[in-house]
Amino acid sequence: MATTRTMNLQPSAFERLGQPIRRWIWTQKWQRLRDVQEKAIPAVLAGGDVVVSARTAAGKTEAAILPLLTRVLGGDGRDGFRILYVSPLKALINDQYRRLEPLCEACDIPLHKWHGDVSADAKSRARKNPSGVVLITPESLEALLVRRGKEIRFLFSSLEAVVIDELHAFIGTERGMQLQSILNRIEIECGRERIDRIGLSATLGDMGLAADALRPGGGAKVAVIEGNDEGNGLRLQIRGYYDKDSTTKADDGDVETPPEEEAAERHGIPERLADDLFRFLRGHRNLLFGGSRERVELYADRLRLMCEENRVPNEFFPHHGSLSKAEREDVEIRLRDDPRPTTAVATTTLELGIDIGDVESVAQIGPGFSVSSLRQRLGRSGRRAGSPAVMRMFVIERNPGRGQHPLERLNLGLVQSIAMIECLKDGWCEPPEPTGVHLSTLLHQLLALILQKGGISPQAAWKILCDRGPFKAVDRATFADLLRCMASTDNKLIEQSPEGLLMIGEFGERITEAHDFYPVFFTEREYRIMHDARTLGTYPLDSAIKSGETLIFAGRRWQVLEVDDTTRVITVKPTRGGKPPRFSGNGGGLHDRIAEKMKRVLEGKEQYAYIDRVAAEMLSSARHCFEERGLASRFILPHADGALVLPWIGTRKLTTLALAFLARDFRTAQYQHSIELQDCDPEGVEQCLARWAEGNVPTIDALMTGVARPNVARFDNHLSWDLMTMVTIKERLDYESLQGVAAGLASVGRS
DNA sequence: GACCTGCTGCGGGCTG
Repeated sequence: MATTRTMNLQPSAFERLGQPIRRWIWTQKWQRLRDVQEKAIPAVLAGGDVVVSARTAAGKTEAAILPLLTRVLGGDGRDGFRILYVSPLKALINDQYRRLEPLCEACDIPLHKWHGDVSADAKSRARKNPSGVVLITPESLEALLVRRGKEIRFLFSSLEAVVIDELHAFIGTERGMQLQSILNRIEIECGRERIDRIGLSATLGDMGLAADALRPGGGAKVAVIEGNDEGNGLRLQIRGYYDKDSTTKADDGDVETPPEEEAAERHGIPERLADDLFRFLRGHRNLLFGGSRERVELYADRLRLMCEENRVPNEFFPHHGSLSKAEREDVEIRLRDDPRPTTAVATTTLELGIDIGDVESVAQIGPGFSVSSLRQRLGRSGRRAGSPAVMRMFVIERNPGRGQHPLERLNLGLVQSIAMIECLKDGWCEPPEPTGVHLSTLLHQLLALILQKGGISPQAAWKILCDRGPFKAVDRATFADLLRCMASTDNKLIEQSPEGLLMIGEFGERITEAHDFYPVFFTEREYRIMHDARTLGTYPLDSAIKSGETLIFAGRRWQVLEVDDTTRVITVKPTRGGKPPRFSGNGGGLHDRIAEKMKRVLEGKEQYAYIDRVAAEMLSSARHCFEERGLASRFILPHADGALVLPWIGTRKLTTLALAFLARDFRTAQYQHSIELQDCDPEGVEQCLARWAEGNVPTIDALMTGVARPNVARFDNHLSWDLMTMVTIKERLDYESLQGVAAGLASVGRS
């Protein structure tokens, strides 16, 4: 077919855009507007709140910005910023600034970027002459409100709209609560009933929840635009590996294993898996998701060594949050602009919208933690016309042997992988968690609001933050408890003036004057790892490391020269040995639906075309064990000197159940998808469950005493025991479910 | 059994 320069654009959307914007689209030689843009343009031009959802790189930014710039062009040119564009990452702001600069220039609309790396001078100029579009992080916006409370009206009164990029990254998080609260504070300060909000989001299981996250309490009025998300199809495989290759390793007693190879084997990468990864990935452009920073380092190191052994240049590079910006950018730029084959071995750092172009395939070690992240990862490949998304999941299970723990015989990693793929094929993914009380962030917002206003009455604060704002789950009584707690002699975060206004207290000043006041998420202090003058990344303070030790980091091997505890710097030099780095972290959560699906995979007969021979063998042996033990109708197994409870429920319910056993003095361990109870009589367990089923469950306080680490969010350490209990019960456990879960387990156990 | 994110304002000293 002859190529044509004729634009194939539906007149309705395109022709409604401003003249300079249409001209700019012409110069870009776009053949047509994308599906999501066609749909979003009329909705955004009409005004009101809109969620625009589509996969990464489907043109969501333009879908919002083109009609918004049209609205600005048609406006009366008032002073003040006209579009506020909030983004979760500095890197995304820099990407967007590059992309939007020519467009804004063509429209003669100023464009500002505003985050911690932007010069104070540029920010001060934008502040004194506010106009056009400003790209900003939530934390910089918070700083602006806190330090320049009196200028808010001048800066933001003429806003056409607020755009929230990567809305899904904010939903259900402390940072998302902060952003909602900030936007509400701006609306109130500017005397605006509502400033239009446009949320840009990945496709979620339930877009209604995304709409409510965009406008808390007003989600029903939000227009939801979903882009046509059909890709080029999906090629998928799950591959199984045994942790020790018995055929080559079992009887080689007189053969000396090279120490390095032995080390790698100890680190849990089976030979056959390493060989397959190398064979599938080398020579192409891929992402390999390792699951943790430690595993990312191990796999990147192993694959780099294999390149050395095969005398080919290395093309495997690690990418995670503890690596320095420079180290990460090298990998991103190589993926985006360099024709050489490259595999980034990454954690979730490469799931968000950072521009790395299209990759040929995505690989993953183990099942991962959620279907929604699986979906995000898939979207990184198969974007070029005609090429499908390619995903390989590599699952490691224990080699079958005598005396094996029953849970190991169920090959739950493989079963979970299949369950997650099945959920993905059903079109399901985890909906955002319903909003909790978020008292840590409410405490932060109260301090911020006092600073912004220079003092405020308790009633006015509750109205702004809880009644009209996003902390709707907090009633007046709880708010009063929080105020008393903040004012207590232990905390001294706030005090009350003779006129009754809330003011910042003695210790509150220390917190609010520090430059790290603006973020609401918790971060631990870390050492910097330095080689010559280059910072490789950061290392947790609590992972003791001494000079002389060796370390794998940034995909290479190092010897520690010096640990300086005052400047918190670790200096290193290259070496050959190396042990994997240790990072700390919080456990994750698995959704109920995946646990239920796992049970169905085990009790079913279905054969899955996308699993390889070894994985099929593992599934068949797992199903055999499941049937042999009668697990379809039994949830409690005698095991060792106690019992094993296998209830097939998600992490929150499982943790709650485990805490209930602990409260009844069982020796309790939560392990994989089960609870192990030691030194007890299985019949006693059943009797206990039966009592709970009748409603005699342990009290909330009894459960709380077993919570190992109640403080999770940044300001939790300032909360009273009662408030902390409330947060834990509403956000981290599922106390309400306990009776029902016990009833389900007890009734089948008895039949 | 995990991952990720962010950061003001001011004053002093120096350079062109």
